[in-house]
Amino acid sequence: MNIGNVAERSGLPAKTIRYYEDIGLVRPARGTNGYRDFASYDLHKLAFVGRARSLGFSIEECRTLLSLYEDRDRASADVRAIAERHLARIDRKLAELQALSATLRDLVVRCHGDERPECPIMDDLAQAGTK
Amino acid sequence: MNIGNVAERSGLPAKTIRYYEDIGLVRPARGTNGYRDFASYDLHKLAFVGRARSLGFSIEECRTLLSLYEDRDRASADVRAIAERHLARIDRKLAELQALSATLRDLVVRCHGDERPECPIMDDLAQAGTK
DNA sequence: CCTTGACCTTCCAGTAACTGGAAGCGCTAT
DNA sequence: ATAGCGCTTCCAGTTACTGGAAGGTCAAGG
Repeated sequence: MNIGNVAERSGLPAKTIRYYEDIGLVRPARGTNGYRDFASYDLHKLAFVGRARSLGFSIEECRTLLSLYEDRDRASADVRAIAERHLARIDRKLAELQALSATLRDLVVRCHGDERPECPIMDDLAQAGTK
Repeated sequence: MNIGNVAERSGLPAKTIRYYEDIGLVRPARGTNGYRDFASYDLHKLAFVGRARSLGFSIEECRTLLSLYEDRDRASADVRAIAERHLARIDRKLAELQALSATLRDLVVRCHGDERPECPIMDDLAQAGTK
């Protein structure tokens, strides 16, 4: 199967698939013409990675997940450990963004947003402490 | 004022301050020895940028905010427009992360996390559609 | 047989915003 | 004088791609 076909079926851009080969996530065969020749096995791995990426796992985590994926006998605890770490990271980021959103919303609400120069947003930015 | 001093007062690493000069956010004077010589004016700009960055504004937005900051007569509407766009972006990201967190949490909860290979997390990843 | 156009190849560069490190000065104190 | 810290510049690496150029391949139509 050619790369365009795989791209369509996996939902990943061809460029990205070539990149994934570069960094060793997949190792498709090559035809006599030099074209990559993907087995359905490769297609599944790529779709797997695509899904993991869409869940926010890093490439390195995807690499680990792939190796666990290919090990039919690995313990589910190994997989869960990765997911848990990732979840914790997401929740930290979430809390951070929530605080940010609240701060910004407050500033925006308090700003008249008219032709006058008075602006609580600017005041807040300018008020940054310079010990 | 030397860069180390400015770094301490502004809370920004010296490396970052040099980078900010590189990209034209500040233009400190130079002493005869080649050392950067920051005025309190530069220090305030850097602290301003540091605060804006910590609120998640991009460097380009910081550049715009700085120019508005230096224009005592700009309309508060201009500032608010930037903040509003940024807030919208944050809220989109927030919604995305919330969905992600829910999905992952569900998967993690359903995974036994023991020595057995059965794993709903893996099942979900592997189940990615390959049209 | 030739051409056209879609598809494939590699390689180089750029993105955002720094960060680390090397090599080499300047400054201050002992 | 020398030790040691602070300053300088420059180069490279980070993350995960993405865009584009230059050129080879393949199938279809004339």
